[in-house]
Amino acid sequence: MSTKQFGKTKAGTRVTMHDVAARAGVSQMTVSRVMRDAGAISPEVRKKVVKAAAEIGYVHNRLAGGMRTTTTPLVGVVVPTLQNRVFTEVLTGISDALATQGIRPVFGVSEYSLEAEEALVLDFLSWRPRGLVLAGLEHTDTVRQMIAAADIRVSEVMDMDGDPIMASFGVSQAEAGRDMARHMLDRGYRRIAYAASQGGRDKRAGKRFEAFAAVIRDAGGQIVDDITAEDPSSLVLGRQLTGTLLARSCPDAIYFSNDDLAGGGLMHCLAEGISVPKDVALAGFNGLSFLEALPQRITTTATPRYEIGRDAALFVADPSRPAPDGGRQDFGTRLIVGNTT
Amino acid sequence: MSTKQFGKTKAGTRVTMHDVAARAGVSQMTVSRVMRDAGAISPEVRKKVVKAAAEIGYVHNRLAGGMRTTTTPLVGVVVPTLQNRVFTEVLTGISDALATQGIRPVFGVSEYSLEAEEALVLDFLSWRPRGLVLAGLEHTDTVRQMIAAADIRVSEVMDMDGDPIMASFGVSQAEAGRDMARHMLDRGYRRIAYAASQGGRDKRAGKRFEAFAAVIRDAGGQIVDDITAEDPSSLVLGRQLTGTLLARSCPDAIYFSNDDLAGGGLMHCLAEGISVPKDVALAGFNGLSFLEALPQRITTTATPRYEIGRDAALFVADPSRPAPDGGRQDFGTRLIVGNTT
DNA sequence: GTGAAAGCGCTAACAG
DNA sequence: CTGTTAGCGCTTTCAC
Repeated sequence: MSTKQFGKTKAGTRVTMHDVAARAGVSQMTVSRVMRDAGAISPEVRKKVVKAAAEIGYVHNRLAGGMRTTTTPLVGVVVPTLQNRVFTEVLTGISDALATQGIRPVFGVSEYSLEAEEALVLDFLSWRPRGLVLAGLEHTDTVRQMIAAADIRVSEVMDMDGDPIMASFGVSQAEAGRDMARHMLDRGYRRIAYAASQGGRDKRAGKRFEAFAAVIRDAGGQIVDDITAEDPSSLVLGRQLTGTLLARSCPDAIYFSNDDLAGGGLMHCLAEGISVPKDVALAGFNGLSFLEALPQRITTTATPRYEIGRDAALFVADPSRPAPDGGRQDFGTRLIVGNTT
Repeated sequence: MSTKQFGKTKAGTRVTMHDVAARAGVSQMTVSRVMRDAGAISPEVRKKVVKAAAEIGYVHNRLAGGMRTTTTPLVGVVVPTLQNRVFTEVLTGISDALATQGIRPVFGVSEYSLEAEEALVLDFLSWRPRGLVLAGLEHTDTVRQMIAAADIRVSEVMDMDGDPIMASFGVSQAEAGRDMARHMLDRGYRRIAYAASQGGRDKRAGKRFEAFAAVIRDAGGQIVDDITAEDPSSLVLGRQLTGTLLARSCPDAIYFSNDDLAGGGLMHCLAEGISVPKDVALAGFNGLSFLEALPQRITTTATPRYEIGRDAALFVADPSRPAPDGGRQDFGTRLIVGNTT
């Protein structure tokens, strides 16, 4: 019927469960049970209710429901940025997993600022969410207190090197850095430069590099240069940084904080006729799929971003799901040796 | 104080405005006014209330508030995918704009399915949101009815070729296609192939190509081949599709449905020693920044994605903001002529 | 500038 | 399997 209404009657008054109940000839409570798939409802009654609801365009009001139950099928998600594929892939995993549980993500971008994260968390809590998904293990004390008091589930994604609030899902950044360092040493590189972005606000990249540098130095190699741009990662930035590093410190290898930068490095070398890895070796981090399309395969570390997001979301969405052992689920990394090292 | 609590007392009972009011020595109503920055409050009273709230870790409950006002500072956002930079950039614009208005995005991914979009919209409405942001102009009838009945603001982003529900923000896909067609004709290309992804579910790309093809044919050129992969866009896919097209129909130019595919095309040519644009010309769509880092500048059409998301979000967030003239805000496109055509 | 009363629409708990 | 009762915590409205 073309006069179907959703959420309010023609007169502007809201359609409530009462209206549905009246039309279906049942009590309002029965409508509530049908809407939530709760309790046991006879098939005929259910059908009547569903029909009546559709006819008058009833839309379930979760505000009222959440008010009674003091929780909602919402999960707050804070990501540092949407400009980086890594986080959009994690977010896709989160979104997909939550969708299977009938839970909706409310999200915010922190721009790598813990203060911004704190403001977002406070805001999210005002919705009485089922839980939160945060990036990394670094948070303000206030965030920790708020979470403890709110008594909700929290997943921390991407980082494993530290103590989780409740459950962390990710990879050991330090381990990944050490693996790459050993690989570079194996290949004979000793004068290594490092290139990063985001003004060092990406703590995970920082941990990775520190562990990397320690192994290099222990083996007698040296970090001959180290550049961190303020801008977010991009191929263009990687190209610029590479030009700078090569010009000022002649490294025999460059370790980039991620694949975007490394890809830009390769583009620089391609454009300048610099032979890789003969003149300089290049390595990235993440194992993004775009690398497969480049003229040379860049050595990198693969991380299972979708799976991390998915499992982190399932932990907060489903209260019956146990926390991983020791509060940490390590997805592990895999060194992908290309032909740039 | 280290026993600060957020959202509930030690005993597990919730902290409410009453508790804050009692501690501050004012009425609960006054606390409500302070929390919402509403009405007129004397500075001293405000300070007392803020202090009391912080001390007992009070978290504003928007469920209760929204229940009374029958609307909430939430906006539902449906994007087709997060795998494509285009939508993450639109989403960034949306997220940034909403943040300035104190509004939170609740989001869902439709995977280019109108049915999935419908389910998401129905779910969003259960939160009594301020408004919705949807991608494109194609929606199910039910979605249109639900929106009409809910009496909320809706922005449609990315597409301008059709009638908006209320306000559309984007570019004319048809116009962009025609511009590119004229450019290719100018350059003398007549045997043109088209490569797309997502199994044709991206209606905007479809409109663009139809307009493109019409101009080409009118001028005596021909679309010699047309391939649409099921997979989402990526450099790797572009590389594959290009290999297929070149092998089976010898086009003198390939129009890709977006920059990822076009970039992959360039990679294929680079790897195979095919000279661009001498052997084959390549063109994409969107003007993504990664193109600037590639060895050759790919001809493409620039679209202001961040701005589209930002303005679309501001329209739904701020009821005082008028709809654009004719319900459409055309951000225009700009042909970027590189050296691949 | 501040307070009191009333009720938004739903669901937990219990009764039948 | 279905119905009744009693609020959840806030904001609207009106009074002072």
